[in-house]
Amino acid sequence: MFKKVLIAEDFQDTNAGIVSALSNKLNIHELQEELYCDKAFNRIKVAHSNGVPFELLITDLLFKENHVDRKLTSGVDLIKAVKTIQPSIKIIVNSMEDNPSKVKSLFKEQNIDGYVCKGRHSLNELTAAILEVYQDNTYLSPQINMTSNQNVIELEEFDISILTELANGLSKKEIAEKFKQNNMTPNSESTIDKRVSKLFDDFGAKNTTQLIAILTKDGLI
Amino acid sequence: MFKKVLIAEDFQDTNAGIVSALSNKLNIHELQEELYCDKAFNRIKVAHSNGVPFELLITDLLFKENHVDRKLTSGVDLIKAVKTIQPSIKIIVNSMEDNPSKVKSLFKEQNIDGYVCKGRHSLNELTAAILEVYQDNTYLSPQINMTSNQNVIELEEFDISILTELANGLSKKEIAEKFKQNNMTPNSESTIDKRVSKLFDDFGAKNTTQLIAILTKDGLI
DNA sequence: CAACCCCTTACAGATATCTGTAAGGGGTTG
DNA sequence: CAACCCCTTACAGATATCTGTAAGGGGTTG
Repeated sequence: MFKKVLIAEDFQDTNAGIVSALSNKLNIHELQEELYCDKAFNRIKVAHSNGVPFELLITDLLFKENHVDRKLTSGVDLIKAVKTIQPSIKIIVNSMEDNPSKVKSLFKEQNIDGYVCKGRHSLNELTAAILEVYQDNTYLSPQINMTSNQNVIELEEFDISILTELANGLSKKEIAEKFKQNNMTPNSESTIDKRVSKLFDDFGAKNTTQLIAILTKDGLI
Repeated sequence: MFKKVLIAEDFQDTNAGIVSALSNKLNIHELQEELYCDKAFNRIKVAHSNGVPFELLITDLLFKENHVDRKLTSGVDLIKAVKTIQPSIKIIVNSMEDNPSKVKSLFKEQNIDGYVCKGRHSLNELTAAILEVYQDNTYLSPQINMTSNQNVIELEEFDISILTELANGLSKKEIAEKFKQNNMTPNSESTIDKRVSKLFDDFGAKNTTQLIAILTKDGLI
């Protein structure tokens, strides 16, 4: 079993729940916890340079802001930073995110080893995930697969750019101008019109306002 | 100290964290937990009719959907149901919600005794809250007061109706017609125009799309 | 290379949005 | 009760949104 594991999770109650469950169920020699990404990163860096590296990082994705200044503000930031100094470390993400395309991108882009979706079986899943990852396998929360039919529509980067600007209150004409200034292509107002109209069909929206409401609620923008 | 306490919280890890912390810190004789609102309600009902009622309910606000059919789908539903059979029970809400006006309405409308905001000090706060509530005082998470300057703008019910319909893709003309059909007043397109323009000022939005994006992100609609 | 599809772009026309002006009604204040 | 404020409503005019048509360019297929 892993001998040295770090948990990064900003909710004290969740953090405590994970620690107590893992202490009881698995024989992990050293189980440490942090409430901040920056502190978690430092701990991994120090352990690594002292020749006693962590073998597994269990991290949340969202970390609440507070008065403390932060360099690393999210789980993804933390993962990227950790991978630069210790690429071989195993990583399990434990979060409430249940959007399949977002979770899939964690595996694809951040190269994580396991994903556990917070819910009524988190702790059982987390134990299973640790056992799988220890065997060099990956683990994906079954909750993610179940809902995977819902969000088949993948947004292209270009669509996201348009949607983000619309949510920021720019008109389509202004978006076209901005794209031209930044040498992004395509950039005609007509094309932007067409793209947005296509998204109306994809998401069943009647107009821009409803489209942005739907996508914001789904967390896609 | 309270002798009989029930925890309603759907995240297994958070649930476990609360139970282990309270077992260690407070001398509560009977500490039970439930992952579903309906089950929590049944447990309270049975205990009450058996003459061994719970004295304190600690509940989350949001409970995840899954394949199980649910009558009570939120913490507020649960609180309302519990109060009908046992109005004297003490209630502490433990949730991630940090919008001051939403939290204040829990005290005002649901008559709760304490509010703890999930975060880096949840467990310490929860312990403090239980001690306060046991003394017949109320408890409010300090995190809520700190952010209270941000959301001073209170949305009227009329504004919310308009915004909800806009997010559903209705045009202002359609909203005016719907209001007239439902005998809601005021209901002219012009008034709706004016109200929405006022909200642009209040929230710093340039158009309807941005306004809906802002309010959806804030969880106000 | 002709036929085809898909994307981009321009343009036109019908609606919708947004802002400003003005009139009137109800309530409050001096 | 006159002066005032605030809200509602109507209306007008400038823009913005949305849909549809059409032309052209690049890539693929037979």
